[in-house]
Amino acid sequence: MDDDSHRPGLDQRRIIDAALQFIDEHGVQSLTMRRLGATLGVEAMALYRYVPSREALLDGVVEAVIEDLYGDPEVLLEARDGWQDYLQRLSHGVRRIALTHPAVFPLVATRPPAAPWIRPPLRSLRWVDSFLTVLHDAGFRDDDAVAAYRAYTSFLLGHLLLEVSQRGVPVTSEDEPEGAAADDPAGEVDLSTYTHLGRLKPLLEQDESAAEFEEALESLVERLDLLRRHGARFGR
Amino acid sequence: MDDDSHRPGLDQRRIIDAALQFIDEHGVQSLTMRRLGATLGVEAMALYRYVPSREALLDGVVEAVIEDLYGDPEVLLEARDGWQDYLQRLSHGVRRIALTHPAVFPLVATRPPAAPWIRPPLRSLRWVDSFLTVLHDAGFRDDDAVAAYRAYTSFLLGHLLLEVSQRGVPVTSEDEPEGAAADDPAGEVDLSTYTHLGRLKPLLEQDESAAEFEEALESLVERLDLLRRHGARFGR
DNA sequence: ACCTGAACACCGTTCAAGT
DNA sequence: ACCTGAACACCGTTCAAGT
Repeated sequence: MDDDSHRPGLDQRRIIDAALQFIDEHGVQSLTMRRLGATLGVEAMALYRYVPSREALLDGVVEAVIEDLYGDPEVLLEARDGWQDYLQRLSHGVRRIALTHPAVFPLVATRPPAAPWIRPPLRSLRWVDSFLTVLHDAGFRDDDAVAAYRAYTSFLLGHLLLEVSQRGVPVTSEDEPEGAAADDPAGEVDLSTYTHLGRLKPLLEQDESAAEFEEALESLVERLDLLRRHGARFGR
Repeated sequence: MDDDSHRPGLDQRRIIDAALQFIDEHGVQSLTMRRLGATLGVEAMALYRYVPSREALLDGVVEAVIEDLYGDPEVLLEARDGWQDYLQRLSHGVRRIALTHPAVFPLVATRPPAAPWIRPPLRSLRWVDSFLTVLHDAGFRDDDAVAAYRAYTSFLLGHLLLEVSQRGVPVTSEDEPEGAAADDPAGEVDLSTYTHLGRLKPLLEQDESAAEFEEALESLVERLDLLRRHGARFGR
């Protein structure tokens, strides 16, 4: 259909965007330089003029996805209504990204960061600085702000990775006609040998991700507020 | 040295153990069927009699690592001293696994689970049932126990994935002589354009993982205790 | 019964050659 | 300046053939 939206000539940006779209549709595993080239109407070898390697391309995709946060009007305006509001908006912005690109989020979570303290899922100096600035201005001491940053990234990563994984990344292994593996056979295990699993299965299968995200975020913010007001409880 | 501890003939268990050791030493990326075969003194093709595919082998490695928890004397005896004590021991058991096999833990975190509700990092019906049983016996209502299970897995996954990532999985890309990439060049970014990063960098570089893990675990247990005593705050 | 050799259909990546 | 063809050194996986 839109096979000729690809004409305007190659470009690192266009390649990364195409890779992102390809991963959204077919998963990371299916992304090969040859297939991506075909998507752009070009041989694989042409990509290497703009991208040093497949690994670097994946890093570029992760970076582009996080970069999208800057364009999110819900997240902008850093501390519009206090640091709690900022954390809420930032969290929901990252969550929107995770849900929009579920196949990419595991990469956001696990690609080795540029420095050990640039923690996923924020992954960028600009967001880390933004986070620390807001907390600083809200009266957090330096060490408390850093502790809050660590606690916050852990919370966000754990919740979103599990939400995305629970939603089931389409592991469309190319040969499957896009729906063959819909009902996973592993769900059919015999639960009668377990104490409570049989009874709890219906509850376990419910998707309460959104509510749980809100609740965990609320709880984290409360915990950070304690930190702000009283300092680290186990400080040394 | 111990090149001839490999004689006793192939075996699915031996292959998975060898794969685990290989990943611990060289990373997941480096694991190929041919190299793993060489490790076992055999051609790659011989492995396919015991393992259906490389993907299945990785699943087997993840399962084996989680299975190790059953052999951990610190974790056994489920509710020896109450559910809080159980959660503490289980958490530390999983953390020991993560730190022992840092290159495997991202797989534990991101491999698609058998069913959506068998959440990483527990990943096994037996552990899920164990968890729910202990909470049930401690007086948690069914829906609260499930909510606790979800909150707990999120916490554990987020913290351990970031701890392992921060510790820097050796991305020994085979050609690098096992130490060339020790000091990552990306740490040398210019921070002067940021508001607080320059000042906070020393704090950000400190590794407080252990203390933060304890504190976050403590906080989670407190939150779960509220759940147990008063039920879900936002129940519907 | 268990392993191997050879082969197939792919990879990522390099580079001289084309336009 | 930008892309391609051909090639290299690998992959995962299959299967007939060896022992």
